[in-house]
Amino acid sequence: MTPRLRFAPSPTGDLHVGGARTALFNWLYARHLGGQFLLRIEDTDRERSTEHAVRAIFDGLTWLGLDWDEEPLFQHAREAAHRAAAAQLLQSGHAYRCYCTTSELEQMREEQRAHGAKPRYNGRCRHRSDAPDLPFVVRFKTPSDGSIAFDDLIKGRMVVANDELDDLVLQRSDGTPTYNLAVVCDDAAMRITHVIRGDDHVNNTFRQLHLYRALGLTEPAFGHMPLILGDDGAKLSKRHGATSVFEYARLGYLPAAMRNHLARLGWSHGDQEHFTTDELIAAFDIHEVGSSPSVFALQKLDSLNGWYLRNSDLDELTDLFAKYLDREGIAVEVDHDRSWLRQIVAAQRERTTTFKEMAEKSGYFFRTPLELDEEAAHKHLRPVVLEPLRELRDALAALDAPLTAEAVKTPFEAILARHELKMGKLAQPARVALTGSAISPGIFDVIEITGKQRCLDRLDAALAYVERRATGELAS
RNA sequence: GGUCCCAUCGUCUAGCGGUUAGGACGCCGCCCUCUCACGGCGGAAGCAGGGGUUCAAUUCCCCUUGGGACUACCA
Repeated sequence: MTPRLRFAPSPTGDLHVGGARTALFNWLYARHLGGQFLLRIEDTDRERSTEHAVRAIFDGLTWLGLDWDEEPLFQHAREAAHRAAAAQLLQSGHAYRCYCTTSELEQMREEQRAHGAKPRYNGRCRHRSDAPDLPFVVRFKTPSDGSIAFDDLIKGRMVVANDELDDLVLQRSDGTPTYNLAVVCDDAAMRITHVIRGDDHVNNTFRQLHLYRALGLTEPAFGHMPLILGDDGAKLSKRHGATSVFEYARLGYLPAAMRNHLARLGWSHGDQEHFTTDELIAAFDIHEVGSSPSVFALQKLDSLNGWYLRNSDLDELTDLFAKYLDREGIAVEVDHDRSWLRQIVAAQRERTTTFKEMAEKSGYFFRTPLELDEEAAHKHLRPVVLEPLRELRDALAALDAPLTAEAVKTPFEAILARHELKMGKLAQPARVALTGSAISPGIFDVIEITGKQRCLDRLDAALAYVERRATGELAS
């Protein structure tokens, strides 16, 4: 039997990091086993499901690099099968019609709470023999004694007494199936062999196990992974900041970093911190997933992202960065080609942690008017550098060959030697002149990326600035 | 409240009866250095508490405490 795993989100919003990790673990394990990874959209609640959210889930998975096999199954399309299952259970005596109204149920729970009892359905309609012409729901007749157990792939043996489980609704009064019925029918129909989902489903698993048995279906193996918590220890939610994978995409994180980070939440492989996707697939084993919840720490993601920035293939990175700029509408107001952008990525990737930061710190490459940092200018563009800076300008102007970092090095150092200057004494003024800032990539790289004409223009402007200071036109 | 799950540095984690309790992020210091980074080296930082079991418990068991999940005609 080939392993078949699935990710079954309900389309009520973007793909959030918790769902992303569930998808990732299913995907990893499916690939690890050489099986299939399937998608099912749990849209039986037509009210809350939106087409936009379906799109968002597909896009989110695609961004993360998780591919799925076969066409995604939309659960609402299987309503007939779900009804048939409910009918079968009614027929076999495993379920019954319940005519209690919502307000009656509300009142029932209210009273139970008042008595300090567990609020649950009391089985009032369980034994009624009449069949009034009233709206009804189909309820499952949960065994009243004994217990139900299963061996969780992650948590081990799980047991609960049957009387903790009340008679759940299988089919609503409008004839639509509820979650638990639909899940069981569809997992069986999809021949799912391993159900790996969040911890929040353990209670459902007990109920679903009863349904599998009542329906005479083969049970899959179950694994419940611990939830992801926010940095305050509570279940990750909006108030913890970005929760949608798209937000991370927009913040300039790499899918590879996100995958690595998510994978390491609850799972580890010795002391290994960085994984290629193939390594992840080879090493991942659902049995090794830890059972305690973990906190989604942004700092760790940052460091991982920086690592992937520094260690990924430069061309791939350049493509991704170009896409990022495009997606975020960040304009590059200079004629350029892919190799120019590649130089920027090469120069910036050691000093940035995300594409967002990379873009922000590359403004002096992207745009022509320079924003001069006052403090940096005041500190580094002083009259003493007038001569060396002018010589640099002239040396660059005199160079016939393109201003590559390599080509610029020699004349630059000649000026240093002539004036008996340390590297920093000329590099910093030049840096401020060319970038407007005291912080940038190496000065030779900056010169190369900036290009001859812009270098000369900017040096001229800086020279003029220094001259004005020298003549006292500017307060120094 | 009830049921279930969980508990090693601040965080992610290794550990699977005997370890100077390891790694990573973050933090601190030093080195490298044209700035910022990267990189290298070093440091501070942890077994929640209490009982057992055992020659020996971070490790096995129980209790306490603390977290979390579930408790719908949502999924």
